[in-house]
Amino acid sequence: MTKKTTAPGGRRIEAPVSPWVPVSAREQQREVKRNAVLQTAAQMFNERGFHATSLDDVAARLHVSKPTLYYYVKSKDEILFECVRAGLQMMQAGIAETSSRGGSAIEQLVACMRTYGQIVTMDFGMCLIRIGEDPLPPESRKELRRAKSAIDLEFRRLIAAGVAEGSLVPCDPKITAFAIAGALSWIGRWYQPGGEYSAEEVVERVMNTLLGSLLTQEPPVQ
Amino acid sequence: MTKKTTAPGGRRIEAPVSPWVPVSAREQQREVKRNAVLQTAAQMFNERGFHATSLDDVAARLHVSKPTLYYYVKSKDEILFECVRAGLQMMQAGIAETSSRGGSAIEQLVACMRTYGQIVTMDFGMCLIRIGEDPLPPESRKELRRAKSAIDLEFRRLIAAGVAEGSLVPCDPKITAFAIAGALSWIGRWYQPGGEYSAEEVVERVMNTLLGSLLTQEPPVQ
DNA sequence: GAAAAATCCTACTTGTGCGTAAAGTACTTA
DNA sequence: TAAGTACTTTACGCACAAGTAGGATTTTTC
Repeated sequence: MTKKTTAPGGRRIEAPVSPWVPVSAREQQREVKRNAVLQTAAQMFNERGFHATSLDDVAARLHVSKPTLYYYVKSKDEILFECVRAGLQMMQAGIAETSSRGGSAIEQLVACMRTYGQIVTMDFGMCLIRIGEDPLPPESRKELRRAKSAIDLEFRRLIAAGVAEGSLVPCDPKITAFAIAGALSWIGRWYQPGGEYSAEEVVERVMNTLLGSLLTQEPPVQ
Repeated sequence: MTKKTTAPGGRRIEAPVSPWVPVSAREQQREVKRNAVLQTAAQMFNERGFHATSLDDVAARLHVSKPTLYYYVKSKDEILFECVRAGLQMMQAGIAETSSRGGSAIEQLVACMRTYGQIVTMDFGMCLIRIGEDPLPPESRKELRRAKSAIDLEFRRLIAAGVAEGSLVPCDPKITAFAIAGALSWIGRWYQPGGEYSAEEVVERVMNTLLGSLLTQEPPVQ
């Protein structure tokens, strides 16, 4: 209980780096291993579904035993929760960065769409789309839905701003955000690495298809 | 084994009505009950997920016991298979009817999009989108994927024809069909009866959003 | 080097849900 | 009315997967 000060809640978003009190290599290792558990589980959830994936399966792919997993996570539900949360956090981080860079509404919207599209082709983002929060207890569900809602609202805000600045044709931001999210999310349902297009290409093409009909001017080239 | 002639395969798409050889009321009742099992199961799958829905739950909602369900279906997998198949059949029937009515490519595409959108808001169609064929054995999966693929190809064909006839802006039919299916499918993930819009309204609005950017001319009014 | 903490294992309990056996009731037909 | 068929039930077997107990082994700390 002596080193708890550096990781009070059991997990750490930003590691406090200090040359005087260096984070022990052990804690780093622990975080690395915990992430490996989450990532591997996310991959298998996406391949076979949440309920069809047993923790024994996950453990086997990691070459450990099931109780080892329980040393790093509390329950199977927690694994899913953290995976979905990670996907949402990546999206929010991307959106926040876009927002901090400034620019016109349409520029920001395009950047957010790109972020959204890319993330749904990644392990945690795919979890978000394919598995969802259905199997989780009500409380966790609420939290994840709040995060989803925040992202949705940001899209609506950018769309409304785009209409206001004249770069988008007049439209209902709610429905338009809906259509954009649907088309981009769908990528995560079908995209398989190693297909005809790379993930980036698919995302760019779907984006251009959507924007082609929304923009008042020319769509951005590729 | 005497009345088998009217329902050889065990299930009947169109009942052959004949005043001379009337279908026994019992067989009709059986079909009605079987459909009730499928529909109720589909609803519960959509509400709580496939694996989270036990057949005891389904039986309880129908005010019968689980073995009664097994008198009408062979297994839980069969229930899901039939639900998804029903959704796909409704789509194919709609598309076939559109095709038989003829008209320009864009007219047919719009009609198909409407059919697609409406069906994903219904029990079996929602099953198709929300549950998918993931939990099913490989053979069933193949069959359902074939049906899905046929629908996808029909969309691509209509889009290509629309480009050829000049009613659609030049585009990659594959990606465009992908984006359309995504945006429309997404409706089935979020739509809840009793919301701000009716299912029909949501479908029309999403369709107009998509078409707004694809059409070379004005989008059709509502 | 010894105590304490961290890490991982084998072996187990427990609960849940699919699917079935066997029997009972009601309806149909001869 | 008797035999057969359709339908439904109670009670159970069985498998699988979540999660745990307790101990073995290694690593850190004093």
